[in-house]
Amino acid sequence: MHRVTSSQTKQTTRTAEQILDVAERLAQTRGFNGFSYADVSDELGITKASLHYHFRTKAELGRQLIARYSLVFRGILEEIELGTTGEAAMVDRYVKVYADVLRGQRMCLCGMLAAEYTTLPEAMQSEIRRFFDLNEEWLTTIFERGRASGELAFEGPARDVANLLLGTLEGAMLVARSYGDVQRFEAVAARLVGGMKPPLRPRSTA
Amino acid sequence: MHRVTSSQTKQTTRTAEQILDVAERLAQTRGFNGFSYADVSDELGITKASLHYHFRTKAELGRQLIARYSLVFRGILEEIELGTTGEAAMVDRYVKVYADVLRGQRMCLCGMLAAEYTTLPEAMQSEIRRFFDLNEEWLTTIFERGRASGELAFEGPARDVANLLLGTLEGAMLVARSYGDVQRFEAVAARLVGGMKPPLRPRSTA
DNA sequence: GTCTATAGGCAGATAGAC
DNA sequence: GTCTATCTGCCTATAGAC
Repeated sequence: MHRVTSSQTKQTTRTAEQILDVAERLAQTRGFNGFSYADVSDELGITKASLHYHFRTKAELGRQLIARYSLVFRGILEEIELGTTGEAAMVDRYVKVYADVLRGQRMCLCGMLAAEYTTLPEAMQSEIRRFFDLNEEWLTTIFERGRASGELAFEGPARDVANLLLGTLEGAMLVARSYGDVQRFEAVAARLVGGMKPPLRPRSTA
Repeated sequence: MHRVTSSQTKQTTRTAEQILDVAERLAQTRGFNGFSYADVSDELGITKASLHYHFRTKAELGRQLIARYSLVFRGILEEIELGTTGEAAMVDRYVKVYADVLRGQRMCLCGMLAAEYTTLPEAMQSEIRRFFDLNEEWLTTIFERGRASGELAFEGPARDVANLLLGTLEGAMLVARSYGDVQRFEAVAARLVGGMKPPLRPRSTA
């Protein structure tokens, strides 16, 4: 076990995956500083010592948490890109990913960790930035392509629009969750995205 | 001491104010779960026991932290409203308040606490919502007035635009702080606010 | 109002048996 | 891989002297 298959990702066992699942949910609801090894081990019916066997330190658990999250997210983005027609629809699906996370009573893992940023070990901090970079890159590509095809309309660098959308989704999630109101998030997202669709849409549903 | 002057606000002593100052900065940088009484007392050169004299529990400290923050914020909003000409300029100043917080290496207190929301006592949760409500109300008023005067241009309910701006500022702050990059925040804010200014501005500088 | 002293609990982490 | 047992340290909070 614990054989390194790449520089960042490990060959995890089934128990390790279960630990990550529970820790991920707790981190997304309570924050990384808001749960303990005891919380995770209690829920899985194992001891804290066993947990330390799979993840030597909490910092290491945290780092792998983000690494796995980013990997899954990357897969989702690829699926959206390959399985969707039209950049406007891709953006809609991207927004829906965030809405679904919120519907599950969770925050985006990295939005959550960004709040605790200064208290986290450097290894986790860089993984968080990588996650944001990943989102920024993907969105920038989609926006550039969308403007070229006429599916999307906006002024200035696509990268700026990408940062606006990413920031808005993270913040709107944060606020909406305080009210337990997913609709509040959806209204904000729809307004922002709606402003990027041209009056006459080439190949959209309307 | 500790005489109640209103339902929420207490007549605080000078020491109590100093405690709130330090706790506020720590909460804005590390989160409410990211600092302890020891952190505050060490910095002020007093003991933890003294701290408990001024704030019986950490939950009570937290509640008063938000109450004071909201009070100060309300004063800032009033100052902006009374001391600024034109709703577009008011929005610009509102955004600048957030930018200045970020420049001081801090997050918005309530944006920070919103991330820890589920771990906080109910008294703090309701104070956080009140802060967001305060911002939403003020922005809604400004947007409505701005549209009526022709200073601002947007479609749909002013309240929706208010929620969009609030969410975006909180989220953009969160992300920008992870990069230690205030400009990243300013670019996002400028793009959003820029989209609400009409092509021909009645009384703005341009 | 501030102190010393301490309670009681939980945190992350380790040693070593099975 | 999982366990029991334990360590050390920090946490919030209180009692009571000054």
